Amino acid sequence: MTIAAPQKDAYSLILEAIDMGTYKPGDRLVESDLAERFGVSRTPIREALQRLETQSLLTRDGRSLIVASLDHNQLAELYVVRAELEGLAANLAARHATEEEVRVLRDMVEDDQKLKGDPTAMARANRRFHKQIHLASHNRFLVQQLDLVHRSMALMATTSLAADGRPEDALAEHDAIVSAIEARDAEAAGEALRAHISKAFVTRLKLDSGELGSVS
Amino acid sequence: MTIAAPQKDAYSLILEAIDMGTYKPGDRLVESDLAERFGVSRTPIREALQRLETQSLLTRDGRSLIVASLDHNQLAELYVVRAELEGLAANLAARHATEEEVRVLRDMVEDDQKLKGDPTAMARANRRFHKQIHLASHNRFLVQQLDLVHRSMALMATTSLAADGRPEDALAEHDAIVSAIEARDAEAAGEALRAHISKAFVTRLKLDSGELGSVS
DNA sequence: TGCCTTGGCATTGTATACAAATGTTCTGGG
DNA sequence: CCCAGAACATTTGTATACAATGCCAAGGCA
Repeated sequence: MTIAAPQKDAYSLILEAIDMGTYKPGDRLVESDLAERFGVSRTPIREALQRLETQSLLTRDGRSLIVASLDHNQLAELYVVRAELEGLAANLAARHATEEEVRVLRDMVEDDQKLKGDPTAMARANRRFHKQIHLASHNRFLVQQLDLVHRSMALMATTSLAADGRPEDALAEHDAIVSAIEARDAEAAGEALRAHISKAFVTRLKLDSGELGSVS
Repeated sequence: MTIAAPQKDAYSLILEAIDMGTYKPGDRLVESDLAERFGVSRTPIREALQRLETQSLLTRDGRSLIVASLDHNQLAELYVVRAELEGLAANLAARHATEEEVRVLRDMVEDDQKLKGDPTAMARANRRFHKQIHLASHNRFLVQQLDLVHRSMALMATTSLAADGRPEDALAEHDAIVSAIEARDAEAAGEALRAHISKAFVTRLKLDSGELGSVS
């Protein structure tokens, strides 16, 4: 028996399109265009757009919706909040994760060593790793808040894993985080994750400043 | 020239109804009922409901939407996240608030002394106080996240300010928080706000356990 | 030549009609 | 008397038609 294709809803489809870069920050989203593109009527499209707007992935420009963009300040603000929440997640994970969950984290760190060459796979694995820590916190609100944070990160063009040598560093940091969780050292785990995010932020800033289109 | 009544949208109307307790946790929200009640068609109602659902104020029960309810665990989870985020806000406020913003906070603490007798006014003043701290952090993402947290708190029937002696304690704690911000002591401010939330949580737990409908 | 006005057009906001799905009640058989 | 099944009613999901609003361009007037 064949399982029907998951038949994603409009929300997921649009979100995916933003994730893939089909729609870039600043692009205008026209309801009728999207409706035609996805083969549904405007009604479900509108509902999806409103959801994305409440999550700040879209923003209003006059009457129409455009993909939100992050200026330098907003980027900094986002990373501050992310560091705090991810740190909290690691702290809670150290205290509340089951042995099995910790084991999964450890396995991930081992397995991801093999992906160092493939940036796309690395990025996906990285997301799964962080998600697993979120879940291990056993705090549903925190998971939800972190989901929001990560969704906003879709507005950034590139992953910080694109930087030279960053995959190696990131994996070493992941290892340190998992070690702290294994030791059930909540403080150390939180601190390790905060440091991890901080380094990712530094990397991103370097990437952004080094990009083409220099300052006059 | 008369200004037309603000003409709130469906989203605000439903949110307000939940806030006022018109719809209580567990209540089912039927689109056509709401449409008739607010004198609009189902379309804007649906959009409002979807927004509320993405904010977890509504949840699905089968196919229909009901007002979300917080069990004991979720309450605890919410307070953990709230303490962390509010603490971060106070920390940032101590560092980034303008002199004028600090002054507003100080004035609020002074003025709110007069409201101790009126629980409703106290609750409103309390919200404004916390909101002012959020804004003083000058971090838009943080403000947004805290908005979400506070919206979820609408699902709790009573405010912790309803407890005997709580208004006095709360005001003293507010004073301590503002003092730390005035001194630009970020660590102390964050800690003071975390302690404030922690005490509010303790109060709430006592309130909840003391309610009618005892344990057989 | 430049600015303001006006008209048309594109796009969003709202309502309504229709289809699909789920829960409910009534009836008949065991 | 209880259970099963089917018809029915209620409610959500989707499409489409219509209204209203804001934007842009073209033309006229200063």
